[in-house]
Amino acid sequence: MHLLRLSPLPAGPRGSLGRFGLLNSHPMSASDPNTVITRFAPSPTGHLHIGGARTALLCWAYAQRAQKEGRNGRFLLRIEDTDQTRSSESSTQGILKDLAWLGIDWADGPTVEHNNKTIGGDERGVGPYYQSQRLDLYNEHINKLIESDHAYPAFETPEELEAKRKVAIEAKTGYKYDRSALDIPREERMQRMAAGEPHVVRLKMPDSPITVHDQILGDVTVGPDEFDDFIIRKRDGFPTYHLAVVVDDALMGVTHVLRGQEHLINTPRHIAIQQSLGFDSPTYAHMPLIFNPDGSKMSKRDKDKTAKRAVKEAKLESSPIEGLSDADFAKWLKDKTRQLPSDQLIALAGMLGVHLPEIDVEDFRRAGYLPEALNNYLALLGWNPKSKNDDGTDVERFDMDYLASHYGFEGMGKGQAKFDRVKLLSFNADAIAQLSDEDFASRWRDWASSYDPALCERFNANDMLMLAPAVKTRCKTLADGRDVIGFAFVQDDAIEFDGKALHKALLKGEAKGLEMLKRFKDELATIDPFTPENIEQAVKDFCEKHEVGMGKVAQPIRVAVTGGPVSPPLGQTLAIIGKHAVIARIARCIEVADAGGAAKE
RNA sequence: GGCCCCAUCGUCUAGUCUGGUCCAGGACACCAGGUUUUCAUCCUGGUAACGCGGGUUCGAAUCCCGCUGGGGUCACCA
Repeated sequence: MHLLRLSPLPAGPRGSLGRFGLLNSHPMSASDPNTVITRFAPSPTGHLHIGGARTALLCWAYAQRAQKEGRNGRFLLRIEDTDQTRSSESSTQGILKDLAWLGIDWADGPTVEHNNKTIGGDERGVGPYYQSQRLDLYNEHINKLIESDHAYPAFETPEELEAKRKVAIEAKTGYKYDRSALDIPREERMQRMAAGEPHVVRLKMPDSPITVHDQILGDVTVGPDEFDDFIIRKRDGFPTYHLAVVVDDALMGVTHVLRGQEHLINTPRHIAIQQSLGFDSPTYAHMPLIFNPDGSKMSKRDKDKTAKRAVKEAKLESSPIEGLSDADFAKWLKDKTRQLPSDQLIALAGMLGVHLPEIDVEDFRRAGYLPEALNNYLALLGWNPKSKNDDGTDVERFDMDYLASHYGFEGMGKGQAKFDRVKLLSFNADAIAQLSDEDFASRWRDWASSYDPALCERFNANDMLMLAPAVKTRCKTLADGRDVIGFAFVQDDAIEFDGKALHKALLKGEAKGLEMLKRFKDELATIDPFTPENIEQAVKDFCEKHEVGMGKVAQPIRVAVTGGPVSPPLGQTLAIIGKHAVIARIARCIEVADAGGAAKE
């Protein structure tokens, strides 16, 4: 065996390894209790997943809290694009946009314009924030590791390793890299590497257990048998995630690493690199993962899965989507792992009338969720403020400011959580209902301008403001606000009257609703201007004059105008479609009722 | 399969560290009633959980062990 006792490099404090003099002048050591620097480091291989959003939110909140307490708190964003084949700039832009929309802003990182403000920047001079632009830094550290014998080049091809792995698995002995590269004399290894022979670089793992002091889970110790000498630089010259993350966190001064529990097993590897390089380890906190209510993983493929099921139920055999060939459609349908581009998937779902599960932040935005509700729910999934309201109930509804001043690891749960859309929906409905009419109208309009242009065409900003009080307590998302006023989208002469409702409201009982409707129709002309308040007043006056209850008058009108027994308060319902349409609809309803009534008798 | 993490109402959770005040509290959902011109909002009340088995103890949701169950991870992905 070629095991080496690990000892830190004589390089000194982490700051001195940076190429920026600034590093030394900042209090960014992990041991400085007055500094909290957290980071979110997504790999730009797709949209921002809701689980990623939660990680980002909590990292942000933790740094914010330090800042609010007068300490040095910063949240930074770094793009982990060391996988050249899967990363894309458009994904990066989407992620930045989604974070900004959620209200999660970063002090250091790529810049983006949002609401006339610039988010991000490089105030501390520790960028760039794209790992693909930091290769020289990684190589510098990898070279140090090789020189100090903490790492070594290895020349096996992926195929050779795959073969060995296969043998090991068949023999049911766990696979570990066998360190055969170390059988090559050191001199020769170095020469072959210098000569440009294709190789990877592996880290020599220590032969003693490594303990992670996790802030959520406590101490987690993993023995040396569980690790092999993993790769820190790939054949293509790019560092692997493990090396890059450690070097960047150190050079960027990250003090607290908050991430999903899937990284727990990686952490000992990171600690080993830190020790080999002489870096302090940041404080770690691994949070539980989020799952679907059925216990499955919340995956981007869930959307395709739902669509595929709907396609099969509808027995669709050819592609109904423009730009998607029948052949590709068939391939997609057959292959469980195949995904359709977002726009095609949405179009398909629209045609089939199915609701795709929201998985990415963008999905929730499209579905009409408010960022404040999403953030509130997300924060609560795994974190509990452990604080009571005045009425004795637990604090559950809070805003970003509350989160930013109260969030800490003490309140984190350890168990995996299921994502309950119904509860989220309730949070969203509450958040919507709490908006002022003005705020609701403007946010509804903003949403519709992107996702429901027809709504903006049918109603101008003033209309939407008038609609606000009626709609905001009747919708759970901005998207289903439209359903509340669906009757306004139907042509006056195309209303389909609900037979049961029509009979009950107009034809049944002593005081005939139909009679009331006929009389009320004649009074409509006098209501001016045709506002919700004036209409309500007119109906009240009418009821008093005829000495009947409101229900006797309101329901017939409601049915006449909307076709059914359910709608917002009458004043708003009538004002929405306007006097002319109301008269037309009532007239038509009277005709229908007269005919139906005659037929019945 | 090896290793690691986890385990309270259907779901998210409080309570567990510092055993008794917990025949287990809150929220969402659900059910019943009330307010209301319909619906929604709102208000009141209700159903509902300590995974199982052993210990320790006067006493265990709380401490220990085992089991079961869920999850993560075993890449030249991150």
